[in-house]
Amino acid sequence: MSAVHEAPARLRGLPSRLLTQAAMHADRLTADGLAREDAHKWHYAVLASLQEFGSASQADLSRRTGIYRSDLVAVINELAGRGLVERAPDPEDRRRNVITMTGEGGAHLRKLDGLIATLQDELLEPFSEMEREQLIRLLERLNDHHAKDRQPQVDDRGAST
Amino acid sequence: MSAVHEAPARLRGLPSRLLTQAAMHADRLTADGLAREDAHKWHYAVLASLQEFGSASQADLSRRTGIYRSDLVAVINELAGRGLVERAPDPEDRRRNVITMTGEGGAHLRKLDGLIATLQDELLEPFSEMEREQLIRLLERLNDHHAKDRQPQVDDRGAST
DNA sequence: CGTATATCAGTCAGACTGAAATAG
DNA sequence: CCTATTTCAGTCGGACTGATATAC
Repeated sequence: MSAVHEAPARLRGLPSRLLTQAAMHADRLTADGLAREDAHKWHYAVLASLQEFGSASQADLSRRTGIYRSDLVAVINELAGRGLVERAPDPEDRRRNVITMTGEGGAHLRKLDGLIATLQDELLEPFSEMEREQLIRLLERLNDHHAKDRQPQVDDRGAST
Repeated sequence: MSAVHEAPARLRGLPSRLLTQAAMHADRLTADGLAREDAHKWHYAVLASLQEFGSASQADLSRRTGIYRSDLVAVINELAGRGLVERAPDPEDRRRNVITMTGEGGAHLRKLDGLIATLQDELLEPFSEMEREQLIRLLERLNDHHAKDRQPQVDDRGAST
């Protein structure tokens, strides 16, 4: 007959748990929102990266966006299939592909920019401007701190001796 | 020849992205830490819930811990296999199992309590006590706000007419 | 040689679904 | 008849690995 089930006190305030839950809400919110426009956060990350730094190899895009090099292949396939980017062999280093954003890609990115802004706003709805900045600062510091342990994305056994 | 690859500005401060990354760090840190003691966060959630509210059905445990009813089956199997809980049919409602924590379970929980505290401390290492509380408050509010949209875990098509 | 790139195939943990069996 | 509980089998997206072919 008990009414509402509440989480145990020891769990309720656990930072790691709060973070996981918050991330799930954020992911769902943005994934659903982007899906309504037939988009995906990976698309946004790649397009934004291309606009900011210009054409780049897939390896560079992977490092900048955090998308795994293997997964990036499929993302570029989709974007190229929609004519939002072009994939061409790099004449200067024939291992590489040069990924370039098209005009359509730019237009799409502008649409996504607006959508993303709306979704972030929905995510942070309960907060004041100051609180939003507080949260962002705290999370940035947290991530920077823990990124140290995780950097070697590329084989990197020390330059010893 | 470019030096360090930095994320695009539009991505760097995105709250949803910061949350996802922070959650990944937190998850890895706690999962690895618990694994070193052959434990798992689900074990902790169940044991803490049992200690706080006493014996309960699996459905209750699922609601309190947030572990899916289906996944909970395996978790209870493991805990019971190690003698940390006991699973017995409920004489008052024969659909239910009553899950009860054993003495060993209590001892294990105390060990996990210490471990979890250490891990949370490691997670929040860069923060002052005040900042930790700030972060926790903000995340709690965020989760409470977005939990509203997600409550109906049990079939709940309105009592219309 | 050793290392970087692009790609493919595949693993793994975790959230979540669907349906069956049983009981209220 | 409808709903709740436990369980099983399975899906799905996302992070991540291993290996290969190719080129620097």
